[in-house]
Amino acid sequence: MTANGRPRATVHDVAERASVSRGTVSRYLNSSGYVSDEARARITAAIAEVGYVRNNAARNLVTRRSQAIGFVVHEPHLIFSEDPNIGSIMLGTNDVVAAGGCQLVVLVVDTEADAARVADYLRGAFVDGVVLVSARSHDRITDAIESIGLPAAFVGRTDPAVKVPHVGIDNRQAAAEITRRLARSGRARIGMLASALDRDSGADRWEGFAEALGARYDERLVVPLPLYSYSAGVQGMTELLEREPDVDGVVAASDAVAAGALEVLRAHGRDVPGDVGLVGFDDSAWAQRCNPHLSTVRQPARDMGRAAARLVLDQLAGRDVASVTLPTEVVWRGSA
Amino acid sequence: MTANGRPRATVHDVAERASVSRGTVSRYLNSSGYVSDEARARITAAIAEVGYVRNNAARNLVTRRSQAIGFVVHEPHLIFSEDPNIGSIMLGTNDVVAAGGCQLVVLVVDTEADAARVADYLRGAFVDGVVLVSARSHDRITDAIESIGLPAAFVGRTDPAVKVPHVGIDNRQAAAEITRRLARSGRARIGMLASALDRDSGADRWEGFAEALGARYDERLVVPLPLYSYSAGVQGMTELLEREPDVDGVVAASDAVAAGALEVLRAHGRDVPGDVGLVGFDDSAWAQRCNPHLSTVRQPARDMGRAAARLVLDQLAGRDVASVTLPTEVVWRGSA
DNA sequence: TTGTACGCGTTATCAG
DNA sequence: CTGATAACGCGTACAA
Repeated sequence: MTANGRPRATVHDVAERASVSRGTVSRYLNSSGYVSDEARARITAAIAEVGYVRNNAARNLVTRRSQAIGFVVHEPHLIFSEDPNIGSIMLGTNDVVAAGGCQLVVLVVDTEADAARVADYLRGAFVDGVVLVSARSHDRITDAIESIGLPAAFVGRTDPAVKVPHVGIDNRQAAAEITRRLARSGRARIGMLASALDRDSGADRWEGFAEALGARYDERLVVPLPLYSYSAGVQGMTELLEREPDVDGVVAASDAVAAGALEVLRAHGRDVPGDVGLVGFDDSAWAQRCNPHLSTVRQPARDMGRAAARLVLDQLAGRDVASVTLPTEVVWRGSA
Repeated sequence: MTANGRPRATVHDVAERASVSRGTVSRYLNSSGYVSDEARARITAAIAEVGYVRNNAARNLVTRRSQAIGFVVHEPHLIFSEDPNIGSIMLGTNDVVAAGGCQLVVLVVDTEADAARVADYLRGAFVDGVVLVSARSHDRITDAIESIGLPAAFVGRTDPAVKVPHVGIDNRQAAAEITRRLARSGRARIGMLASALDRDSGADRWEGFAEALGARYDERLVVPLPLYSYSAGVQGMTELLEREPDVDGVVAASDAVAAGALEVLRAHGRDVPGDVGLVGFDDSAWAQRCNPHLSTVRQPARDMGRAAARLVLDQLAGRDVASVTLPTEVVWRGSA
């Protein structure tokens, strides 16, 4: 703080220099009116002269507010490279947090030690609220939030056990819809590359798939995958082709998975959409880069981020809040 | 802070409950020795009973340290989706910041208003130091850092005008090397898709390309592009093919650009690497997803993040620091 | 080994 | 409209 040599100027210094009291300077700083034009002018000059900048630590101490909102993202190593939605969610959150005059600070938890440190940070009154992405049910961060009652919102989960509002989409309904349309286009042997069945997003997509197919659902045609990643898609499609060479329709749990599958299909000489129809999920950057472009379901990622931010800002303002489910849209392109 | 009803417990409460003085509790908290076993036990119990958690605002005020390091990223909308290196850099920074017992807080600046707010945040003593990614020369954030003398480090820039250390790679040398190897493989008409010539990374890559080709350099074969993106690659390759249909070698300024170019080449019936050799830059996730895999130059992104973090931690510790240049490695795959 | 008292830089309260 | 003065919660010399 005093890295450049001379110590930081304080309100005290400004007041002295401007020949007014600290109270007046403070009123000036917080534009709470009642400062004469003359005093105002002298203070303005004094601030410039002594190079005053406010010390937030002190301010937070008394106001009990930090004017900062946290954004915690788990498992960033796979998330930033595989899930382009995260970036959009983050930006959406930033939109409304910034509009509310707050600073968004994103906290990455990459290791167990990180989780502990972030939990401490949250507890330490560094942020007034927090939005969380891809959190687990009972990790230390969720626990910390609940124990201190920090205003929070999850995006993309819906564990009813924790009493924190969330914003999500109806994964089940969306998956059912895109599956139905794929089926209606005349496909007979439709399989699914089902990622992350241990997360509710993954489980719901799988359920929607099964629901849409009804009696025609064949468990042999769904291959469970650990991640929403490209390489999972490669692995899964290879497996599916072995199990059922006649497959003519594939629902991938994400666009990245679909992209991986597409590559395998191409390598095996299958034409898409000629021989097999393929659909993804997310409408991420992948979708328009595949050849042919992917039919997929669009997640309103930025809006989800915005909604989550609003959820915590509302709590901060003392308003009642409830979880929200945002609508999705299936976009039909060349792959099916 | 009092969102859950009862007010937060303080050191005072703990001391009272444990029948010791505030000073003793403080010593216990900061493990600065000199606390009897008996007192220690009582304090431990008291902390649990009243649910004490330290208030960092107060602590920072007196210690003049926040134990937090900032990580500011500009233009995140294009960065997180197009440049997978950013995520790795961030994780690398987090590695060493966390090891140093500090919390990494990442600040995204998406708009001009964001820049101003982040500058304020930095000035407000919320962080002890900061690493910056893809900053411009004279934006308000850089200015803020210099004016208050905040320990900082850039990753990936080298504007000699600002006296802040940076960690980078030798873009020029790396570009020259990969261009030379492409040339050596017998290509005669080698073009370049040159992104971001207004940033030093872009300019240096272009210079390296020109240097490697020497007399054979033909300005007509370099098409300048605004971004390191896939769509820039599509646009650039289309343009290049128009200018010179006989092109048989292409140096792309990034893997994303190369991926876009690859798609265009394929659409125009050119075989890669048969008809035209193609190389990228970054060794990002794109490289292994293209078909064929991209030859490219590997950036030690995570290490760059680590080095940058070390740079600011060292400054904090009062040590002298100097910019560092990390070595790159060209990896030879199927595309050339 | 423990307790006391002061200061960190602001904002808030309340007389003037 | 302005100026004292009291918090805010914690670390830390210094005294005991």
